[in-house]
Amino acid sequence: MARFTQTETRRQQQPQQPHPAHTSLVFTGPGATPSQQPLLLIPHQHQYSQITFPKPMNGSESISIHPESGNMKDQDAIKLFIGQIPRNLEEKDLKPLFEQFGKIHELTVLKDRYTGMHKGCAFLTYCARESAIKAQNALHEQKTLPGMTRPIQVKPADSESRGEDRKLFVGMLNKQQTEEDVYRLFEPYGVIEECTVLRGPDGNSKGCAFVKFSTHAEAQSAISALHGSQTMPGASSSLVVKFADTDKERTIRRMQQMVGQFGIFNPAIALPFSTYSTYAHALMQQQAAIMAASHGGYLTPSMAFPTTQLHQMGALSINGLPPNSMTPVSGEFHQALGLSSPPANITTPSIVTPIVNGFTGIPHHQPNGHPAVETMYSNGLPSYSTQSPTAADTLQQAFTGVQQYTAIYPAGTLTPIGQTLPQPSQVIQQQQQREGPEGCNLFIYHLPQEFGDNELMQMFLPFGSVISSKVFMDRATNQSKCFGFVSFDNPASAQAAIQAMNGFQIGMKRLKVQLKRPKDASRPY
DNA sequence: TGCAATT
Repeated sequence: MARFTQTETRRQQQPQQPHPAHTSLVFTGPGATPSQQPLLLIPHQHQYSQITFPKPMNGSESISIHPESGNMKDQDAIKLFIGQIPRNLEEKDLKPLFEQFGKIHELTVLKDRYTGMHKGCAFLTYCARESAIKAQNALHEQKTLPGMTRPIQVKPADSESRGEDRKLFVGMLNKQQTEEDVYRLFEPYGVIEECTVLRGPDGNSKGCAFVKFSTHAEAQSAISALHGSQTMPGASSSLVVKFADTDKERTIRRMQQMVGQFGIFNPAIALPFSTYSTYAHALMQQQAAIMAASHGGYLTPSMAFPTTQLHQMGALSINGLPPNSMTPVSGEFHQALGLSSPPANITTPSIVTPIVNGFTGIPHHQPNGHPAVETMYSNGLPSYSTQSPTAADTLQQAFTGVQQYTAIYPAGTLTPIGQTLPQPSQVIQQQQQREGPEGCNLFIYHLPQEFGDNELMQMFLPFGSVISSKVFMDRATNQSKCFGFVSFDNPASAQAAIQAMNGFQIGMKRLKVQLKRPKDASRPY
């Protein structure tokens, strides 16, 4: 009989995650004693997917210990994911640690595809399958590398298991049910490789779990047998057993990307008490709604949000800027908006407004050989100089920054942000349609003066397909009237946007987001 | 400040 051990699992996409995600039941291998470390059961005979892993763009940056002659790996070799590696350790530094378990076929530190930044994790393949198992047994969660707060992770890479077609989501569990209870429940239907009860930060069960079988067929049989089969005491409806659907994963990934685009990837400017944080919060509310819906109402932070976001959430300001925020937000706002082109209504370099000296927070990337944005501000402009910026000042700077920044990038060119991450397709598409069906059109008031159509669209894209965004301009002055319209292609997106963004605080003002008044009953369409 | 679109 398998034994149970509590270990922590975390998403390997977020290996730098500072918080435990949830506990996981992993059963130890045959012959293991309770005193032995946990062993993730490693499935035999998995065909190798052809997924290619991120490799550094510049080969010079990272020295992969590459397959050489006489360095062939076994057919059943296991690619291991190594997490919680200090970022100053490269392949050559890691090699000795892992070599003691066997000959290394390949060891690659993951680097950010664009920045080349060490991601704090690696892939490791031993020539022999047995070496991987030994390494995992000896190292996984057993040792913390210098400078790290979490123990090293050594486990089969996600690519090794293709878990999604045999991983089940189990909902409507009793919150008292443990990993072992869940295990017992599913045991009759096949070999369980991993059983995880999702838990909140307090350790309390969220009433749902993931169960990974060794085969798709086993997982399917468990669904047939258990889904809806019983109602757990205290649960509001019958047991939910379904494949942990990959769309969800994709949604999360998309979200990660999006939020990455909104600035978390640059920790230096992802500061708390910022407009960004509030916006991220709004985004996460929206994401939570999506996740809750797709999970039959169950939502745990660990499944809904990438861990960097969780980290951020701890520092979120719920209602935006404090009255005297010193936090420069311009850079964040650039990123929060994912600006890709100047607002449609800013066709010439715009009016330069006073900027506080020493203003920082603007992204320092300078693609296209443009001068740093800071230098754009330094030409004898009036300055508030010594005064501390108030929230309003700060915001004004932020928005001025947006305006400036957008102005120096011609339409169609990529901003530093746009360069590093994929753009939502909607951003690229030209605005053709004007108004969506009834219930899809929003009226937004209290927009920042500097917001143009594009900023408006960026702000609402996370909630759905924006088919139109328009800031109303004063024809005489060419100034924004601080209100505008956003149209989605469906009412649900519009409602989601209202939920998340109505009351969203920007500086001293709060956005008012509501359905646009219908023209009249006698609308021709 | 308050619901468009060279109407």
